[in-house]
Parts: sequence; structure tokens; C-alpha cells
Amino acid sequence: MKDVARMANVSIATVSLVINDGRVRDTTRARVEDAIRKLRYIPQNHGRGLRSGRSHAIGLYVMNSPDVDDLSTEASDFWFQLIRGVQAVCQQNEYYFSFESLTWREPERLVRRALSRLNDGAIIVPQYHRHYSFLSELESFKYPYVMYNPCVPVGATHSVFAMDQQAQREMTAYLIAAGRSSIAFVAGPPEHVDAQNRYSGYREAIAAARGEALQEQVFWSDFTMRGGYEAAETILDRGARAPDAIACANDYLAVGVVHALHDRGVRVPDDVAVTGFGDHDVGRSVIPRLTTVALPTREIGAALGSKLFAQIRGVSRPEPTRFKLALQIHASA
Amino acid sequence: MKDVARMANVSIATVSLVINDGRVRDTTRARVEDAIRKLRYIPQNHGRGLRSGRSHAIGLYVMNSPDVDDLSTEASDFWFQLIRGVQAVCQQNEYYFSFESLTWREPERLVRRALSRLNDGAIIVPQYHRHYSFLSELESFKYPYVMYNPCVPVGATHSVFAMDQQAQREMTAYLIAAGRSSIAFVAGPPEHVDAQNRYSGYREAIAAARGEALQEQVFWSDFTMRGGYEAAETILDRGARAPDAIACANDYLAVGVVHALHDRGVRVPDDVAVTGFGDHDVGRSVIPRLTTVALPTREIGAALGSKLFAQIRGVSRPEPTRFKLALQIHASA
DNA sequence: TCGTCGATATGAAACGTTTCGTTCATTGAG
DNA sequence: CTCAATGAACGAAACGTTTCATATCGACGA
Repeated sequence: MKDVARMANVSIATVSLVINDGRVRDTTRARVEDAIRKLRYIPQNHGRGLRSGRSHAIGLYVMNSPDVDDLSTEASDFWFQLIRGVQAVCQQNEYYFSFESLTWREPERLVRRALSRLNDGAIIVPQYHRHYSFLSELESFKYPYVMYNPCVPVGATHSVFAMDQQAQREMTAYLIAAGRSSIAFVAGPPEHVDAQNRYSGYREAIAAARGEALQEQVFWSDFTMRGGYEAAETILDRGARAPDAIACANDYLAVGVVHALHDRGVRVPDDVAVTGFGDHDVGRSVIPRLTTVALPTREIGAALGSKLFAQIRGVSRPEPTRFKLALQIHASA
Repeated sequence: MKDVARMANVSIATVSLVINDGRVRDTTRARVEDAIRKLRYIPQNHGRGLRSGRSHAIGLYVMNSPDVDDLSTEASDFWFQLIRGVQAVCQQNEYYFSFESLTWREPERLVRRALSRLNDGAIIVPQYHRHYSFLSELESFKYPYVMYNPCVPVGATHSVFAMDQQAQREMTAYLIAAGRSSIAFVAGPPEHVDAQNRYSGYREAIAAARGEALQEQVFWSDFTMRGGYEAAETILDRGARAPDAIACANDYLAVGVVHALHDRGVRVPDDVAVTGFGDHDVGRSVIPRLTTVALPTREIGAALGSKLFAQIRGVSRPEPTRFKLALQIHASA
């Protein structure tokens, strides 16, 4: 920077002004820009950050299961699309993007990152019902953050919701309307926020249709194909009359269910209808193609990013962002 | 930091020593650590970076197609697992991780990042055959970097290879050994490095078996299910005798092929065997499950990370890392 | 002519660390 | 008892920016 200043016969203050679009006479600006080009000068990130207090970076933090600091293998689709969404917004705003997955045992890692001014803000995906004490800490020093499907009261400014519950309700209602009279539900991990919301949706739909003698049949599992496979086996082995529809909290589960049914010679959808949730690649790949709920993961990521940037810029609007989810009807139900 | 120093009755230099495991008497260290805890002091990233010249961060840069600065939707599995692999190594080394996708039109973005000292090193996934002029630039100021499947001569210190070619050769040989006598190949995007390597493998296997009257039948496509579907339609519509095996450069392609065959009533694997590449979730989801090549994407990510850290630490070994890929035989072939 | 104002440019301070060279205290050998 | 050697702590400089208060200059109105 000094070199640039010397070459252009100005002070480093002026160089700084040129870089940051300050008031500079056109002729001077031209001279400085010339010098910058000639010397291939690139502003140093740390100098900027130190002085300005901004890092021009945000972080995406996934709060994982309580112990395991590692994301489930079978959700690449969700996570990667989310990342792309966030990243696209970052690119637009000339911000850098970093990604980290955390255990619930040490949410303070996030606080540490914040306090060290590594990023100017955080996108938090909590996933599980847990203690959110660290949030008040973040708020205490006005750290900008946004949460996806927060399961705890948190300022509307800070939240982006996907309406999982409503979607699962509609999906179940769709099965009922299609004449299915015994609908089982393979749920996700009991403490998982999305799993709970989807379960609630199923539950509501069944309750609303109680006149038709429908009953809840819930099988808690995880979000994996294997989990779905085993759940389906359990369902078929119960002895009692098998359901004529199995709604699943997840595409992976649903694929597992389809496989189990296939292995037992049960026809889908003729004997049993199967539905998933998420509209991931695996659901497009299985035959018959899964009826599912489209989760606009990328748009969600983008929304999270935009909302965070709004906060960083100090222009945040006080409404939460809500995503209505659409059913995708295909061959499986 | 000043506050900590004052509270512990030492100089800021000593505080720095404590933080960085320098020589400090135990009693002093205890006092300082106490103060740190009491004041909730967290070292400021930018101060550190400015003084030390290191950012404690690395970047993963994906060089995308020439124009589109956006990753194919249907490869979440690959990218996300790669990210996880890199990330795990970063976590171990207490480094931060950022991710960016670049157009081939402006590789200089990477150079800019490097020059601005945003990261201490870069992992580069080139994907396409292009001009690598920016590499020499990086090298000119000794910027640490590692490439995955570089398609240009580059120091062995800098490269991690997956042996795609050999794997596809073995896969094709496997089909031949299984008695298939007319083997088509659905290839990926012509300029894509991995696509080329896999094609070469197929080609070699066919050539080696020419005595058995096998011929190359190649159909260039992209890496998507739709591409696979359309390629299969083309193959079936050719009129000439249909092949009894279709090897694909990718699981997504293979799934598309399976769907097309299914829609035409062609049985897999009885009439036509199908193989994929990558061992992604979609291949596990389709019925019959895909015979494919396992790509240890996560380990590859980890290897890239380790190799980069070795360079950053100045202890890099001069051998490239090579991954031998194993066939995964399942129902589809 | 003088004083004021606006537009540009500047000097210097400050951001929070690490590190180098130095000082100070303690110890052990001669 | 003295001197050298060792270990622990320190003071101050330096890293590369941004920003604030100030200086310079020409123009303009009184």
C-alpha cells in the first residue's frame, strides 16, 4: 500500500479512499488505480479486519447430535444444497463463507468464533431440542445470527422456518383422500426438530379424520435407509393387519421402506402407498419414484444468508421468513 | 489482552507466551490463565493474523465449468463428502475452512484470495482441462496448494489422485468376464477430467479383449440421470442389436439408464447389465442396486487436507497420494 | 479585500497481536 | 565471593489497514 501511495504520489490515506470508494478527484483516482494495477496490489485481509472490526465472512454452524460431531452420511443432498444457497448469497455480497459442524456439548465453540471476530455473523442450524443458553450470550454483544427452524422462542428477526408440519399434514390428508384407511408413520429421531414437526403434522391429519376410524401408528427411527428398511419389517411382522400406506419423515426412510416392501413381495403403490419428505435424489432414483414434499433447500440457504446480511447491515426486518412446502405427487402413492 | 495482563500483573508479552505455549513459569501461567478465564478473553483473529502473517484457514476451490459458477445439482454426495473430509482434518488442526466455487473464466479470484492472505493454502479441484497459468503464479510466491486429479503436470507434492481409469478398466473387464459380449459406455462431459479417465479405462479393457470381437460403443453425455435416461433411449433406438451391458461413467447416469430400461420393459440385469461409478446414495436406492466403483470421497478430502497441512508446515513429502478404487458388485450386473 | 465554505488530500493514531532484543533474578561452578 | 550461564519476564516495534481531525486550495459572496 505504501508502494502504491509512493508511485501515485499520494498518501496511503488516499489509496484507502480509492479502494473504499471515498471522495477522490477523478484524476487522482485514475493515477492510484494505475499504480494498484502496476504493482498488483491486493489489500491485506488482516489489516482491514483489524482496523475495521469486520471480517467480511460469515459462518454456517450445524449443531449436531449431542455427542457426535459429524453429520449423518445420508443427507448430503440437504446439506450441500443448503451450503450452495448460502454461498451464492455470500458471493453476491463479496463475503467469504465457512462451514462448521458442532456438538451440542460445546456450543461455546460458536461463541468463541464470534468473540474472536472470525465471522461477522452466524447461520445456525440447531436440529435438536437442547439448551440455547449460548444464544443469550450472542445477543448480549449483539452478534448477528439467524436460525433455521429454531425450536425455542427467538426474535423473529432471527428465524427462517420451513413449514414441515403443515406439509406433512397435507401429505397425510392426501393419502386419506386417496382412500387409504390405515396409515403408518415412520418418524425420524425423536429429539430432532424436523422429525417432531413432521410427526405433529401426521398426527393432526389423523386426528382430523378420526371419524373415518383412522388411528395413529407411529414408528420412531432415524433418518436412514436402513432405519426405514427395519421399520418396514417391524410393521409387516406385527401380525395385525398391515397398513395400506406408510408415510415417512424423510426420503431416505421411504426408500428403505420401499426396499423392504419390494423384498417381501409387497407391491408399491398397489398394496401399500409410500411417501417421503425432502425431494432428494434418492427419491427420484427409486422405482416407483417417491411421492414426497419438495424442500427448497437452496432457497432456504439463500434466505438464511439474506436475513443475516440484513442484520449485519443493520436493516433487518422484524418478520420471520416462512417457506410453504409443496407436495410432489409421483408413482409411489 | 491488556486487561488480562493488568489483572495478572504481567506484560502483554507474557500473556501472548501463555497463549502460545511459550516458556512461562507454572505459577505465572496459572495466574494468567485465571485472568483469561475471569475476563472471558478470546484472542482476536485479525490481530494474530496481521502480526503472524497466517490466517489459520484454508480454502476449498472448485473450478467449475467455463461459464457457470455453480455446481451440478446431482453431485451433492460427492461434494459434501469431500467437504466433510477436508473439514475433519481442519478441525483436528484447529484451522478454519472455507468453500468456494469458481468459473474457469476467472481463476484469478483464487490468486486474489491467496494474495490477500485470506487462507494459508488452497485445495483445488479443477474438473476440466483448461489453462493452468494461475498455478505458476501461486508457485511464484510459494503459496501452498494441493490438487485433486490435476490434469496437467504439477509437482507430486501437490497432487492427490483417484485411480479412476484403472477402476473403470476393471469394471469393464468384470463385465466381459461375466460373459457380456456387447458393452456400451455412457461417458460424462467430454472435457471433464474424471470422465476422460473413466472413458480411457473402458477403452483399454475393450482393446485388451478385442480377440473376443468386442467393440467400443461410446455415448457422450453429462453426469445426470436425465442424461443417462436419454443415452439409454438412444442406445435402444439404434436399431442394431442392443448391447447386453451398459457401463456408465457415473451413478447418476446409471440410474437414468436403469429407469429408461425399466420403462421399455428391458430387464436388469437379465437382459442388460448396468454399472455405475461413485457408490453414491442414488445407486443404493435404485432397484436393482447398482454395481459400481466405491469412491472414498471422504478419505480423499482428508488426504487433500493432510497434504496441504504438510505443505503449510513445510514438511511435505514428495510423493503423490493415490487412491485405488474397489469394485462394489451388486444386483445390477 | 477579507472571510467562509466546500472539496480534496494528508498525517497520525489506533486496531490487537507476536517477536526480538534486553533486562533482571536465580543458580551453579570455580 | 565472584562470574558466567540459564531461565523468566518485559518493552517496544512492527504487521497493514481505516478514520478522524486537520491542512490546503480555489471559489464565491459580502
